[in-house]
Formats: sequence, C-alpha cells, structure tokens
Amino acid sequence: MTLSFNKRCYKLLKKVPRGKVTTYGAIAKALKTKAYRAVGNAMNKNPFPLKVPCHRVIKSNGEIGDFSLGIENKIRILKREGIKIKNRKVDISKYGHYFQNTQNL
DNA sequence: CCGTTGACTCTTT
DNA sequence: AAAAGAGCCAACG
Repeated sequence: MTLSFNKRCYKLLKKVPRGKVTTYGAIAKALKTKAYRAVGNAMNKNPFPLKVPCHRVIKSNGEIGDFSLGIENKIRILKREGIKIKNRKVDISKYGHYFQNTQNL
C-alpha cells in the first residue's frame, strides 16, 4: 500500500466507463473504507479534473453534487457523454457503475 | 495530538 | 418533500 488515499480514488475512478457514473459512497466502499467525505476531498484536490473522470462522481441520491469547475460545467460534460440529466439529477439505477475486484489498487 | 472542515450518506422528524 | 441530526474519515494547522 504505497499509494495515497487520493491516488487510490483516482485509479478506481478511471475504471468508470464513459457514459456511466458512480457515487462517493461506492468509491469509499470499493476502497474498503467509509470515508465518503474524504473521497470528496480527494476529488476536490484532483490535479486534473478532466483527465481523471471526477465529473462522473455524483451523490448517492442521484443529485449532481459539486464540481471544482462548477456544477453547470459538470452537468454539461455528463450530457456530452450521453447521460440524461433530469432536473439536476441522474438516474443511478440506469447509469450507475458497479466496481469489481477492487483489491490491490 | 486535537479540533475543524468537507464535491457525503443515512436515518429521523 | 424538506430539513435536521448523527456518523464517517483523510487532510491540515
């Protein structure tokens, strides 16, 4: 375990395919922790917001959440990736991504 | 080491 | 539906 907490977040995040989204809680769980908020912090400090798909991370209730470059921008990007957004919300049951084999990240 | 903060989440009003 | 409370944990000063 040499990677820092945020690096693990980014690495895991890169597994989310285009057109799909995940949640802070899902990432935390995949990392075997309950640090939902720490995940958010990691995203906030994300060095390259577009290189790492942090825009594909939303809240567990389907709301967009927040974004360092602005929520509107985040919504725009998601739409561009083919995700339909209804009234500031995403249908997770339709676009949600399930992580697998999160060991050894 | 302790207290605060935060792109969170779940439960209870 | 909307708000409030409690719980979680890494990072920072």
